[in-house]
Amino acid sequence: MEVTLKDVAAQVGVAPSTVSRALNRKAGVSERTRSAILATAKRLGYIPNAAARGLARKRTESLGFLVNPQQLLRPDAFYLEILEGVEQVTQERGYQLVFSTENAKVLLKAKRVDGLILAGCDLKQSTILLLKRRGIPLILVDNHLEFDQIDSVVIDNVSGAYTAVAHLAELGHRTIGFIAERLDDLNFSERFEGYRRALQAYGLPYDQALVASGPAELSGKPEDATLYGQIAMQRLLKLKLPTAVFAANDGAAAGALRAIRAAGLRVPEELAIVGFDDGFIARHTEPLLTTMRVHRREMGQVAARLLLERIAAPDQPVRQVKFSAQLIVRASSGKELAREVRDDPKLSRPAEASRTSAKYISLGGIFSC
Amino acid sequence: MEVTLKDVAAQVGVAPSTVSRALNRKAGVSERTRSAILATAKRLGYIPNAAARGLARKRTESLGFLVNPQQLLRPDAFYLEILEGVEQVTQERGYQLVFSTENAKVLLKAKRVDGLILAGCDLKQSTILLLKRRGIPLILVDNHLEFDQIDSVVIDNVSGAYTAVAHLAELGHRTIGFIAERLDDLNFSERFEGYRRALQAYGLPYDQALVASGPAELSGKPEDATLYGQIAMQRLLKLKLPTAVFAANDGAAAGALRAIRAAGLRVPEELAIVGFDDGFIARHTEPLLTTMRVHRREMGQVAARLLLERIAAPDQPVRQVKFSAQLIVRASSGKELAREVRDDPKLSRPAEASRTSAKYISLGGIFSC
DNA sequence: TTGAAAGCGCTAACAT
DNA sequence: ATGTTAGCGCTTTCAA
Repeated sequence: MEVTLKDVAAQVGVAPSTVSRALNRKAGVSERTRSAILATAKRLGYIPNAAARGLARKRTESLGFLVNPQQLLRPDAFYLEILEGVEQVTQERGYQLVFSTENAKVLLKAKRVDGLILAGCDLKQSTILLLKRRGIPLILVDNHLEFDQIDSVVIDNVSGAYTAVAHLAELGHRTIGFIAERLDDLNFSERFEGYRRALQAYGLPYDQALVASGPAELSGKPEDATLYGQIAMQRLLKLKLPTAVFAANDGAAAGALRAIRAAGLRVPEELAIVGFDDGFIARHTEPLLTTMRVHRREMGQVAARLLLERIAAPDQPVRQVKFSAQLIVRASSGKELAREVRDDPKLSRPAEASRTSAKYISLGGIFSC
Repeated sequence: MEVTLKDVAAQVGVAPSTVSRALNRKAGVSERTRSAILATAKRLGYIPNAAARGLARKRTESLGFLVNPQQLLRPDAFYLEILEGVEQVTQERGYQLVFSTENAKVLLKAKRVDGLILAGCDLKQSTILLLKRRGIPLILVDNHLEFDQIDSVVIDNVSGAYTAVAHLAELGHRTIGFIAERLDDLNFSERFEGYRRALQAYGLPYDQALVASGPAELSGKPEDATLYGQIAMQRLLKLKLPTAVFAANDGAAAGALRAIRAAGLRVPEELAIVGFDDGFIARHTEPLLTTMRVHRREMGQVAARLLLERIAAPDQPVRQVKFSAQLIVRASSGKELAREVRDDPKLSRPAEASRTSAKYISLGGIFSC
């Protein structure tokens, strides 16, 4: 049989409750007994029984991680890296990490965890709200709800996209296109917004012919991001030829590169391109992709910490942590354009580029982790 | 407060034990009371408390999934797809899936699960043996131990590689190279073995100059598989020019394609190539990659089932389920070589190509799931 | 077929 | 500082 707390108590010659106190570092145990208890516990190879502890404490000491299965298999392993960050924190805090793809029986799962990390913006809103109504501590990662106050960890898409487009503008580009596999995605629409703001800031006109996305009907396979990017780029090239393109993510950028190559254009000489995410693929395109780095691992860590804090203090105000993306310049955006293009008077610089340097921005002021 | 079994009992007007029996479909409850209990349980929204159940039953109703963090982030999402298969089965059976990367505190984790799925061959053998000695039900996926009898689910690498190389031989190739990011990997060494057997079967001489692998020192980053494949191919090209190459996995094949392109050779006309895994990348190389498909999802499902069976019957004989890989022909292996090459008398066909059609092969006979 | 009772291993309130 | 006691919510003998 397994070694129980009772066994340890018997060995040391104290009551079980004393052992419990000692093991949980609670006050009210003399240094002498505590060390004796710790020693014998170790010697006996005592490992606490999680079920019993959970039952007594009315907690499970475990966090759930819920993700849309489609998203999970994204080739860039986006949510995996988030998961890794989460795992690290749960590990440190002695919590279990219960993994689940978004299928039925959510509530059943939910009962078995102290809190739930909901990753990605493809989770059904009804699911989220159902969980919220049940009073289960929640945190959204790479997602947020407009009106329902739930803690969240998100990417600063608007300023990230702004930075990407500003980078192109600074290089001298004046006709900058935007492509995305689709536009009805939370992240992508925010990145589109950042694109527009940057155009505005640099005095470049918005031209709808410079914006394209993939087919309306989604295949559902996330790995088709590339294909959709390719189609979007083909469409864009038919409408108008930009000198640069900002793609809403790396997958789309990779697809775009194919379309561009098929069209016989050189990158970055004839067409520069910037992606978003800095996933695996960005270091494997030809040429290497300039992109906005998203700190996935850190997002996962922060999400886990926020959730644990929420569990500890359920009534604290709702928080949002926004991670800024970081410009990673590689070959695909190329060098400056020729002088004659750059010095065109129509290309004005913004008074002040709004580059967020703060890593964390909370809804109600500065937040630091 | 949560609805408990006691509440249901009180509502129906029976004893808690009866409710327990009814809910667990145990014999000895009249149809009348059972349906009454089920109805009120549903009406009250009763969800059993996992901790209490676990404590009483001395089981946790949860399985652990352990994977090397390096491997987890492989860009081809190999273990993720296995994880997905596992998740599906645990979900169906009402088990929790506890996720963990291979870090310390394994035993602590282990105590909280009924059994452990160990994915990948990069887990420390000492860890595996430690867990085994503790008597924790285990199953290895994409890994197996030579002498220590532990249930496992593996890929039939030898015959898979054989099939891949046979495919090239059938196309008329006579100088077929082999590359791998490294050779000290369980899977890769078995694939090398299959390569050699196919050469033998087709009467092609083994030539060490046709075999190359990446640098001995590993970077540790799994995403460098591509880079290592590239280096391996560069090395191979320096030694001897084959007309075809079998790469031990798709990542290496993708790297090889780069090296081949850099060398100015056309694929498949001048150099044909076949990979292994049929991961994401295989559908994203230029040209598309002929490869051996590995049924990752199914491997995960079978692993979970086997583990649950092992938990239910700890003393049954050890089993190994071997999944055969499936040849997926795409552009990179090309069409048949020209007739004059093909009809060379030195190219003899094997009497009988040993293609496994059986999907499952167990250690002790045919096994079917 | 059903109920009563004990107990799984731990925690926490109350005593001392 | 430590012990005693009473559960946490469920399962499982053992009786009836």
